[in-house]
Amino acid sequence: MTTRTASWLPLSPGERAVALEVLVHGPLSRSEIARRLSLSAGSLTRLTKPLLESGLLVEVPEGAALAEVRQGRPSQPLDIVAESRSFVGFKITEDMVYGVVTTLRSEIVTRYDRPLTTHDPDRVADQLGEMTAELARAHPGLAGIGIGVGGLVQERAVVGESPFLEWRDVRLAELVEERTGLPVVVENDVSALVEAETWFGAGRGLDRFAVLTIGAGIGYGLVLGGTRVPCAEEDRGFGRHWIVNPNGPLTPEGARGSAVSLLTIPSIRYQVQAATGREMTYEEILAGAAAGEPMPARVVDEAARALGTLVAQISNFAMPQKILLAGEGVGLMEVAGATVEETIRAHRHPLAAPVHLETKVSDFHDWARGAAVLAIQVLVLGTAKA
Amino acid sequence: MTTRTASWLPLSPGERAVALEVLVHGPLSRSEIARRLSLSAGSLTRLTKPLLESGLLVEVPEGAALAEVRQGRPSQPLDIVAESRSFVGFKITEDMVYGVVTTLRSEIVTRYDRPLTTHDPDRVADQLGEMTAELARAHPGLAGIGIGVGGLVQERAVVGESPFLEWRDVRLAELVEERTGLPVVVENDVSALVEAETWFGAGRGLDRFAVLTIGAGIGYGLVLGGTRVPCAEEDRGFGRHWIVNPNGPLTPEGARGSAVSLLTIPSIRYQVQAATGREMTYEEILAGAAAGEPMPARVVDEAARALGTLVAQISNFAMPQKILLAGEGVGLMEVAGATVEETIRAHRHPLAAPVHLETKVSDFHDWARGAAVLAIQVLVLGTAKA
DNA sequence: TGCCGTTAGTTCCATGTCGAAAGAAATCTT
DNA sequence: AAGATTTCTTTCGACATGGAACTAACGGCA
Repeated sequence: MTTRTASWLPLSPGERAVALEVLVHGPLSRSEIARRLSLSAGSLTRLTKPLLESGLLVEVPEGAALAEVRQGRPSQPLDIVAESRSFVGFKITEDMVYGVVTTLRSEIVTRYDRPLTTHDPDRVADQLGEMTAELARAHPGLAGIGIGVGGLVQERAVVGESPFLEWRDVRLAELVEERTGLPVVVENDVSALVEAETWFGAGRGLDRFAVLTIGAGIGYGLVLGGTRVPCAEEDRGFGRHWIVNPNGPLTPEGARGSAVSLLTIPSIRYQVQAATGREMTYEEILAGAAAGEPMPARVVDEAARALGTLVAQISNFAMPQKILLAGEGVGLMEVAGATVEETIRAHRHPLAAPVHLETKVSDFHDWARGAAVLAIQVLVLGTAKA
Repeated sequence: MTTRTASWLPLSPGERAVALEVLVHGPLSRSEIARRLSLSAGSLTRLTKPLLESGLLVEVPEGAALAEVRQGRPSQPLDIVAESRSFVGFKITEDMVYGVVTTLRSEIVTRYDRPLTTHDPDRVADQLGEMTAELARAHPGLAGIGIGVGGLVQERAVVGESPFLEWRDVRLAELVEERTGLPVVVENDVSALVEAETWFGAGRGLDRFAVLTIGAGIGYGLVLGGTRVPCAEEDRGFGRHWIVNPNGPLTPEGARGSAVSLLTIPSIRYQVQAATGREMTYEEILAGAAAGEPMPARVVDEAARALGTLVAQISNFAMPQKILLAGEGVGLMEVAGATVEETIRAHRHPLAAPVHLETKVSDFHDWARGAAVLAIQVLVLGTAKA
């Protein structure tokens, strides 16, 4: 627990670029890396040598992967030793802490959750410390901790404001560093998920990429040139003022007809409950809509149209190469995907590039994994700043 | 006319970065450039020397500009010799060719327009050649030509499709190069305007920047990281499928309630004409709205709301640091700017960064100037590719 | 089987860029 | 007039880079 790893510094910028390329884009031969980074073959020999000696990279057997029949000397792929470092990611919700351990490549190795019984900052930090200690037993090589919190996070270290925890200016990174001796990064949960998908998920290798999450609230993130665009409102919840349909429903949260009132799980449940008097779970509503029950079907249909409109607007104005729909509320796509697609088409120029839409139902461990990716980034890039 | 200037190559990447910084950001001292480009003072002495010797940069008297009282050796600002090169920009419309000559810094020096009496590609190229020859008499040092055309332009050289000229696959750059001996860049007019504003206008120095033009049609351009995002539909006209208000008017162009049917000059005139039976010019409609005439006021009000909604959506999803409203149809802002602002606020999170909105009424010479900037870019960057 | 073409990777060196440090220049302060 | 301060220049060592020549490992072909 005192393994304080000060990033894999010292790496020269060139070495770091090579390591990053291999980390994100899987096993690559030296000549392939040379092509991707526009470097000479000679430079690659030079840059990879210290990385191989330090054990961060290994030469892997060509074998399975590329079955192309080419002549000439076979290439020698290099790969990151993903297991050489482990990372912890936590997602804090009102009543639970979800934890994961991941490899360098952000594959989840272990899950470990515990109820959160207090919101006192020191007690929460204690609990995170204990959970880390527990995880460290099975994974001795922990290199860093990432923590995702809903709310405003500053400097990747301080929780400026979190309504559900009732925190203001809690120096969470510091508190957990004291207890674990590991470098800690704290970030807004949506931002963390976006970063994770950019490095290792749907947005890997893309220049422009957007993420829209639907769950208890709406989340949105835009990545340009491989970097997430920061924005002022990101930590206070999106979509309350995205008026999708001025004639839409009025719900407790969000303006009339806003994305929040049309799409979030609580709003959909509220609408069905208000219309039918029945308390139904989100899954029951989706099932009911699929089975043709009138009210669930109407609400789900309206939500699907709203989602299609939103996706089209994002495509039209932000022009991402890909949009990822994530969160607990994207089950909507399975039931009403056709309506969404149709609405997107209606709001797009017929000659415009088709929207590349990817759907990924995510649970709380995916959010925790997103936080772990931040710790990976710190190690790789050598800085906690965004 | 045979001065074929093959860009200001040969410049090293470092020299080019310095030249570009001075070109775009005005007179700068060596130490200031060093700070901006994160280079050492020594490097700046080295990099500026050949630029000064070649006559591209000059040392200018400190004088007027910064009246700060500082001690120490006064700085020695360097400036581009903006007049050392001249550029021609053309904007081709259905019945006119608008021409300008600009300096290296894209200041318009001369305007020269001529009616377009034919759409035959060779005859049009002839006319452009004649106009260039005419302009070259007063400006011997022409270094390049930029041409802006409404329609699809490929490779910055070929007009793939232009409905109003009835062109398909016209190698316009080649035709004009043959006649003038100068390097020629052809680009979609909206794209050219966006590039111009990015380098020398409202978007100067910004990382994320959006342009929305309103005129005969709608134009949109997004600049990220200093580079314009290309998109498939840009050359076929935007906004026909941006449904802003599903209950909006139905006009000859655009889907019901689309940006085109709510905002373009022809659609606004159509709506007023359909409701009142009177043919009114755009200016008359704006004046009428300001004076309280019911129908013009209603149409203008609805347009203002649509514009506000669009701007808010662009802000919400593309997150630019600034949005420029340009074109012949932004007179709307003078009459109904308050409604626009109000609508933007209604569609934005109260804590979100305020939208930085700039309005610039532009005429056809501004479009021609945009085209000239492309020629400047080619000279400076040494490539015609986007 | 052995030669050749091809591609991958290595070694070595010339080149060019960079930053650090020290010095020169130009101005203001005291 | 001396010192402080900032700008700019010069010099020099460090170092990343690309290119050339070379070795390595494979398939194709006679």
